[in-house]
Formats: sequence, structure tokens, C-alpha cells
Amino acid sequence: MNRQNTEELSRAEDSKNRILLAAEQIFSHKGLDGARVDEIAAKAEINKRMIYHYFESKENLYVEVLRRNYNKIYNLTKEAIVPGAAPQENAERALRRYFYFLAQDEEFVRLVSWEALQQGRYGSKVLPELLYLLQEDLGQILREGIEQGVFRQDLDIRHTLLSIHALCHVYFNRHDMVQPMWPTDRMSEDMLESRLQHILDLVFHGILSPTKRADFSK
Amino acid sequence: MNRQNTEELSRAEDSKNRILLAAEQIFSHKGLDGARVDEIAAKAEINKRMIYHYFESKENLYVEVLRRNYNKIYNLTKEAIVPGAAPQENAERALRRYFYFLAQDEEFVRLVSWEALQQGRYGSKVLPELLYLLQEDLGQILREGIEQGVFRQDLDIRHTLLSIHALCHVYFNRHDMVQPMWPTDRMSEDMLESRLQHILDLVFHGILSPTKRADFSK
Amino acid sequence: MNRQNTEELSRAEDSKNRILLAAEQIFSHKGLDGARVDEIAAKAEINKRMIYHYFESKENLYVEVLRRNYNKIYNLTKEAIVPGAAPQENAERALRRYFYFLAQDEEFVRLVSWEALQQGRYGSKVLPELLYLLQEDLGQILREGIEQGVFRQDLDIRHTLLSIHALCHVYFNRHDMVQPMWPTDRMSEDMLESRLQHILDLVFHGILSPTKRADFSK
Amino acid sequence: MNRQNTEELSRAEDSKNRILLAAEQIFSHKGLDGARVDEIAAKAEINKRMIYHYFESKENLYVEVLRRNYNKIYNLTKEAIVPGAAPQENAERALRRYFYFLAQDEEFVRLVSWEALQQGRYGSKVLPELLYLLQEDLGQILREGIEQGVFRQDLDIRHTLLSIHALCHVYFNRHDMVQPMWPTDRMSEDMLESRLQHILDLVFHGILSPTKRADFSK
DNA sequence: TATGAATGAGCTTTCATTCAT
DNA sequence: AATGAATGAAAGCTCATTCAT
Repeated sequence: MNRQNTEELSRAEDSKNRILLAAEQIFSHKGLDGARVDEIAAKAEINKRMIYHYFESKENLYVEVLRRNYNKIYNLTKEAIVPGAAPQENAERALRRYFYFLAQDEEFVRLVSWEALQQGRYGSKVLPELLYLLQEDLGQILREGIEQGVFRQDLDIRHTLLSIHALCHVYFNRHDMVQPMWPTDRMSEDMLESRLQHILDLVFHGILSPTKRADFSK
Repeated sequence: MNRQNTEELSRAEDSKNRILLAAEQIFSHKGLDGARVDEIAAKAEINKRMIYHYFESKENLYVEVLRRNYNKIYNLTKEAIVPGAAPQENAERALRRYFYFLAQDEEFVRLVSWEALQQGRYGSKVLPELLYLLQEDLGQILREGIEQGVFRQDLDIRHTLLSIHALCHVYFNRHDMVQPMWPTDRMSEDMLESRLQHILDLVFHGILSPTKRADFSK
Repeated sequence: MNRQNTEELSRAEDSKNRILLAAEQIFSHKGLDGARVDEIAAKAEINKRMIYHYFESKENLYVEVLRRNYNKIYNLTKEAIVPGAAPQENAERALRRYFYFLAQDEEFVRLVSWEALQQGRYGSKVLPELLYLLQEDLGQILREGIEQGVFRQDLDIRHTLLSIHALCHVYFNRHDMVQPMWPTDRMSEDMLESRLQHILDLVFHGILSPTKRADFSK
Repeated sequence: MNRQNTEELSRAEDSKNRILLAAEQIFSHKGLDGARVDEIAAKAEINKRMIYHYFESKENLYVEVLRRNYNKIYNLTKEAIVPGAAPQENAERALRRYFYFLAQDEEFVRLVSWEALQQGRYGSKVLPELLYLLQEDLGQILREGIEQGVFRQDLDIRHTLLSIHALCHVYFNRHDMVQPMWPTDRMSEDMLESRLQHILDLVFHGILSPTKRADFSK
């Protein structure tokens, strides 16, 4: 009985998962309005009815997909911070981790972007966590760096966080711009690393404290 | 007869314009799939039938809106370049102009973003112009700066252009992130200027050539 | 222009009417849940879409049908009352009128019955008018009759009204009981008149005041 | 093994009963079309599948519920007839019994009404029994009364039976009319008794033979 | 006997598009 | 040039019913 229950449960759990996975792909590519429930059902290889059984509505399924995705970054940067390490080192580690997380999961990037355009109507319940992450973890690194005199004293932390976010996302986001700019495969190891290096370059040599640089006469 | 024709024509022009304006607003806020032809007709205060008369289909109207918007930046940065002026000065002028152009026309920003997510399916015919602008005009400034030794010799122009784009757009794009980060009105003069200053800071002190800065030991 | 408008309007009005008529028939026979929008559209010889254009939802169409039907009895009994005439005469006239109104419009009877079973969920907004009619008009006759000593002093007006309603409706309502009880056509002139006579008999000789009858020892 | 079988059987009986009870409630409130199999299963606290196991289909379950209900009145009035008692006394006893039977089991009333509206499509197999009851038992009393000269010679038995039925049912049927007419609880002891008294009054003083009343000049 | 998961057919509703004037 | 009315195709969603265990 117990085993049977377990089996049953796992079958249901499996179906739910297949739906979520299919939905994730389709929502991330076509958005909420562009996605078709039939298409999701077909991709999940399940009867459309089950989608409503498990998620009640298309909109709700979308929110669930969002929630699942936002959860992915919960523990992402936390681990990146090594207490006692140099702020610059911590920052680079966190940034690199963030960048490669996005590289690994373009669907996440796209979902976040759809949400942004839809004015966060659906994800607003789950978005704050993303901001929390950026502001608390990455922000913490920046604050420490400023205190220790490694980063510029006049650094605007919030703008900097937004900029880091932008510099990473744009590469995965703006498919349409990136593709025509480079002949190489956008997602090749080399290309990724070169983009990350550019970001680190840009970010650090903009945020390094004046004492680290002799001439800061703008 | 002639006068009547003129009147008719101008009335027609007017109708067409009202449709385009209404469409622009609605498409920019809801995307192609989210927009409703009825809504556009209502906003344009015109009979729905006229939309098909003038534009043949919803999709076509969308492309027309895109084209109109991409045209806006044709002459944007060209004027920003003052031949003979210092590259840094030219770059700042162009960047400022670009940033305030976006600030003035958020609908443009949003339309471009929708397009990006839709994999440039509709705007692909018109997008190249945007890239042209960035690569030719702003890119030209960067190239000159490198040649003149003002900007770093190892600067990746393409990445830099993409980054500038990202740093500007993100502020108008990610409504959902920006709003909760600052208490002040996102579009107030002060906030806009502070964002622009941050971008200039970040960009320049990352791209200035090593000779301009004493210590560039990365 | 004006004529065109009139024509257009009447065409729309006509469509709306066709929908209402078709809906009335189908709702009255199958109820709200049993009715199919497709069936209504087919019967109205109109595109299903128009139903939603004019009535917004199936439920709303149902309410509209109810309203239309309840309106039918607005002026029904009012005209039956001849001021100054004997209460018994007025009552008979009103009752006869009511009975033949139901006979003429079985759909009305059925709609009212569906509503009753659905606990007046949809018609509750419109039902009060029906009650008003019974209580004000027919009730007025009864009150006068009591005052004039023609009807029993202890007559419960509300119960009597309810009973009159029941005695009339049951004949058109309980198709399933009536049909097997009589060999003749339920709706033939003779049958209708015999039913009405029975009702009048039952009602009057129950409500006539004791002074009109020698022995009222129950 | 035997005991287990017994247990299984009684458990089965119990399940069947729970289903029937739940179905009765839901069908009586929402009708065949309005009822949901899921809802019935939930109310019966049983797996939906069992409904099909025991009853094969929703429609079949409905018929079973009807049959069960119609059976309730089998022996209802039979016992009411006391041979040799005065017809009026017997009639009153039967009528009272019928009225309070309905009062006790409103679900029965509602089911009968749904059936009537659905043109007796499903109950036609079981309805005759109800008619039998009325015509045989109550009808018998009326016939005796006429023979004995207690009831009017010109009394139409069938119409009278139909009327009695209507006068009783309407009170439990037309929830929507009754509720707004009285401030008191519709089902309170006082209200029920007052309704019954009204019916008896109405019925008897309409059907009592002329010899029992001094003046029957219609 | 009992169950959780699944299904297909069909429902209400929506939408871009076209007809008739 | 302009409009109100109408449409077909397809969307989201629901339901009675059955499968697998």
C-alpha cells in the first residue's frame, strides 16, 4: 500500500514535472500570451485536462513556472561569498557565478525578460526574492569593499547592481543583436569567457577605488 | 474636387496616424500577442475595419510600428559627433544623447525589447539599422579613441557597444526592478541624471586607456 | 445616413431578437445547464460570436430572457380590475386572464419553474416584480372582497395568492402528470376551460364569506 | 472467508448508500445537468470510480435516485385510510400525511419537480407509481365521499387530485416565492401548520357537497 | 472493493478578419 | 473613406468516463 502510494505519487509528480518543464520552454520562448495550452500539453505528452487538474489555469501555470525559476537563484550567490576573502575576489567570484548561471539557463533569462515587459504583473509575488539576492548578497560584497577602501567611496550600490545585472543579461537576452555582431557561436566557451572578461574589466575598472588607481581625474 | 481630394487625403493620413499611435502604445505595453485589434481601434477612435484597410493585418501594423520607431534613431547620434573633438567628449555626447532619447521614448525601448524576445521575427527587417547606428557611429568614436590612444588598446568594441546599450536600456526596461529599488520617481530629472552619471562613470573608467590612469594592474 | 442607421439598427435589433427568441425556447425546455450555446446560435441562425457580442455570456443571456418574460405580466392583471365591480367578478376576471396567459405562453411557465428550482439564483433580480403583481393587483382584489364582507374575514391573503398561483401553474407545469391522466389533448379548448372552471370552483367556494354560505361549520 | 465476504458486502452496501444519499442531495438541488459527478463523489467521500462501478453512468444513478424516492410514498397514504371512517376524516388524514411527508423530505419534492421540467424523460419508468398512489388511494377516498353524498356530485376527481398535489407542493417548491412573502422561517412548525390549515380550508369548502352547505348557488 | 491518474469529446468564450452598405 | 454587423477558426476550460494497479 505504501509502495503503491509512493509509486502513484511519483507518477503524479512526474506528470506535474513534465508539464512544468514543457511550460517553461514554451512560455520562455513565446510568452504568456503567445503560448498555447495545447502546445504545452503536446510537449508534455499529457492530456490537456491534467494541466487544469494540477494548475487550475494557464495563468497559474505560468506563475508556477516563474516561481520555480526564481527559486533557482536562491542559493546561487550565497555560496560565492568567502568570508575574509578580498572584496574584489568575492565580487568576481559572485559575478562569474551569476554569469554562468544565466549562460546555463537561458530559459530563466527569457522568462525574467517577459515578466519585465509585462510589468511584473505575474511575477511580482516572486520577484522580490531576486532583488533581495542581488541587494543582500552582491550588495554586501560591494558595501564591504567600500568600507575597506577597495571600491570607490562614491559608488552608488544600487546603480551598480542594476548595471551588473544588465551587463550579464544583455548577452543572453538580445539574441537578435548579439548573433549578427559575431560570426562565432554565441554560446561557445570562448565567446562566453570573452564576454565575462569584458564585463569584469568594465565593472572593476570603474569601481576600483581611486587609491588603487593613481589618476582618477575624470 | 481637388480640394476635396486633399481633404480626404489629409483625413486619411490623419486616420493612419491615429492608428499607428494607438498601436504603438498598445503594442509597446502588451506585445504583439497581448494586443487586441479592438483595443487599438477603440484607442484610435476609428472603425476597426480601417486598420485592415490601411495595414492589411495586425502583424503588418506591428511591423509598420516597428519601422516607424527604428527610423527615429536614424539621425540620432550622427549629429552628436563633432569632428575634431576629443573622443571622450564625443563619446559622452553620443551616450548622453542616446540615454535621453530612450528616456523620452520609453515606448521605443519596450518595442525593441518585445522584438528581442520574439527573436526578432518581425523586426529583423528593420533591426539592422539600429545595429548600424551603434556600430557605425558610436563604434566610430570608439575606434578613433583607440587610435588616438585615449581608449584602451585591448578594448573590444563590439562588447563595449553591447554593454553601453545594456546600461542605458536596463533602466527603462526593467521597470519591475528599478521601481522597488528607489523611492523617488524613476523618471524624475534627478534620477535620470544620476543614472546617466553612473553609466558614464562606469564606462569611462573602464575604457580609459592605461596611459590615462597610473595603475591598471588588474 | 439616417436611413442607413435605422436600417443597421433594425438589423442588429433583429439579430438580438432572434437570439432572444431562440434562447427562450431552448432555455425553457432544457434549463440553463442543459442548454447549449451552439444550439441557440443554430436556432437563431446566427454566428455564435454574436451571442457574446450582444449578451456577453450564456448566463447573461439567460437573465435577459428571464427579464423579458417577467415583463410580460406587468400589465396583465392591472387591466383586469374594473373599479366598482363586484370583488368576486374582478377576481374571476383576473384569474381567468392569468390562467389563459399561462396557457398561451407555456415557455413562460417553464422558465419560471426552472428558476424556482435553481433557487431563483438568476431571476432574483427580476422576480420581485412578479410577486409585486400578485400581491398588489390580485391581493388588492382579495382585500377589497374581505372589506366588503364578500370573502371570508379570516382569509390568509398570502396563502391564497400562492394557492391560486399553484392551481394555475400546475396544469402547464406538470406535463408529466397531466398527460397520462386525461386521454384528451391537454391544451384543447375544452380541457383548458374545464380546468379553469375547476379552479374557480375550488377557489371561490373556499373563500366565499360565511354569510354567503349558510353552514360553515368546519 | 465467509465473514470477510459479509464484511465486504456490507461495506459495499454502505458505499452504495453513501453515493445514493449524496447524489440525492446534489441532484435535488442542481438537477441532472447541473450536478457534477465529482461533487457527488466528494460528498459521498468515495472514489469517483465507484460510482461507475455501482451505477454505470451518471444518468443511471439519477434514475436510481428517482426510483428510491418514488418508493418512499408507496405505503404512505395506504395507512391513512381507516375503513369505515368518514370520507372527510380520511381525506384530511391522507392530505395531512402527504403534506408532512413533503415537509419532511424536500429533496423528494425537488426531484419530482426537476423530473417534471425534463418532461419525465428519466422518471417516466417510475412516475406511474406516484400517480397510482394519488389516483388509487386519495382518489378512492374522494370516490367514496361522492358516493356517500359527502362530497359534491359534480366533483372532477382528477382535477381535484392535481389541485391537492399543487397546493401541497407549491409551498416546498417555490422557495423563491415563499421566502420573500413571509418573514418567518418557512419550515417552522407554525408556518407549516398554517399552510396545511389553509389547504384544508380551501379544499374542503370547495368540495363539500351542497347538502352539507346551505347555499351553494354558484 | 477500491483508488489516483488520465482521457476525449465537447463546452463556453475569444479573436482576427470580412461582408454589405 | 468609413462603418456596424457578422463570421470561422481556434483558444481556454470542463466533464463524464476509463485505465492501471
